[in-house]
Amino acid sequence: MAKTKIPKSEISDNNNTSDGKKRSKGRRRIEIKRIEEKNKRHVTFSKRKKGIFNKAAELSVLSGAEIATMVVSSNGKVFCFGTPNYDAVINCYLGHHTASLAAAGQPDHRALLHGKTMRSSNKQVENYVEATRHLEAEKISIKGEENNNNINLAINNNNYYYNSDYEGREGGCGYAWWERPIPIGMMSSLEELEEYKTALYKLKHSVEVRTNQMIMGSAPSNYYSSLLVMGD
Amino acid sequence: MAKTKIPKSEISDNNNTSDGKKRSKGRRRIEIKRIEEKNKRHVTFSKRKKGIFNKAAELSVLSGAEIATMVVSSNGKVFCFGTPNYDAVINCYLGHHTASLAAAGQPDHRALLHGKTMRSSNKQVENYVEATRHLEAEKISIKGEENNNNINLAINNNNYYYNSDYEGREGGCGYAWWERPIPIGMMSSLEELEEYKTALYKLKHSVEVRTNQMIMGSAPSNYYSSLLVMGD
DNA sequence: GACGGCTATCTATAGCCGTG
DNA sequence: CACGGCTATAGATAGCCGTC
Repeated sequence: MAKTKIPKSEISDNNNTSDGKKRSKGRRRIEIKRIEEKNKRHVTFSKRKKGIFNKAAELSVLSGAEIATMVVSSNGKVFCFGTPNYDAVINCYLGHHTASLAAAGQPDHRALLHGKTMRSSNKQVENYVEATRHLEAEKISIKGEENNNNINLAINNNNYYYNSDYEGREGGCGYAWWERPIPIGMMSSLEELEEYKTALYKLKHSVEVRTNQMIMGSAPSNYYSSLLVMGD
Repeated sequence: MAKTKIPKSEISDNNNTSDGKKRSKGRRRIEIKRIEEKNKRHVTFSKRKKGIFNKAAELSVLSGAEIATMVVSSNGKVFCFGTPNYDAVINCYLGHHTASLAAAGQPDHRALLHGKTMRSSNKQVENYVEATRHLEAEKISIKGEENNNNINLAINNNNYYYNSDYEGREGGCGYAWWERPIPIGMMSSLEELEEYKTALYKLKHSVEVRTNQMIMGSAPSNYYSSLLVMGD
């Protein structure tokens, strides 16, 4: 249905109703192409990023799947969200400035990777919810371990570039987020970076282990002989 | 508004209209909690996964952001989707069985990691679209390099476990997807696994480089003094 | 500029069926 | 059991405002 439906906004592009009252409220359809207006683009980015993270959390809860999502804004800021059943899947490092990091950064033992504590400000660790997700979930800063049952954690991080006016590089130089030229953080985020490194190393290691297992192991063969493809 | 709206499905849980006609059509609200019924859970998983990947693609196009999403079903199957501007961000390996892999696997030079060719069947590489995303985008198998302009690529992969009836392990033993005990693939997927390893290594390396840069580099300080938090 | 909030719409999808 | 398709509805969000 959505495929052929012609939205009102295309039937009548007139913002005014016949009674002359100025009406431009309500969602309007947009083309899925780069939003040129900077501010609007950022707003959309934030809103949709939030939406995706929400969906990810829901999918995780509903189907028991694990999901990791990583978004890099055109500014180079990195946002991550992961939901293994209890821990964060992916570790991201953040670039907060020294003061606030030192001030707010109580080590958080829930948002971590493999039991390794990740330092993060309380504001950066939020619970992401299921049943009541649309409620004030966002407002609930996780303070204690107790109220953290079957929920999804998220770590959100920023990277900084030398040039804060990085808008110019937008549109991409073809680099993937992890090979970006110079995402530079403060000294204070060095620890996180180190943890990230460690995390990646462990990831790599686990893959190596798997590889070995695979070599040694038997072949399961044809469970699901047909692959589920992207556009399924 | 969505916060307080009471859906019809909760106002009247009656599937029948007053005229006795059996009606149970239309979307009904569901609680965001694990779906116990196996089949329903799988369907939801597929549908929502598709939805998230779509959203990811849109976000990428709209805001010029890069995004990588990785989903691991409760069966242990891995699905990845990434949208740097032209290449896939994340490399996933797949467990196809030998025959089909050998048969269908024309090396695809678009879906790759760092220019390294990743072998994959055509059916595994699909373009993911923007403007016409709701159209037959899914049906368009990318055949040639030409018609692949500003679109997002996706690689979708499966892992196999020793026991195809892996349902029993669902619910999680607390492992993150990448430290799962024994995701075992066929011999034929060994290459992909190796590529994955390589990718991870490069990722790690790039982080190390960054770290060094950071140590040497200047501090950008307070571009965005306030972090964008998860629940923004 | 970055958000928070509001509202009217636009979209994603839950529940069902029909197929293979 | 895995999907493709359909329909009606639940949910996400574009455009705008008011604040900071």
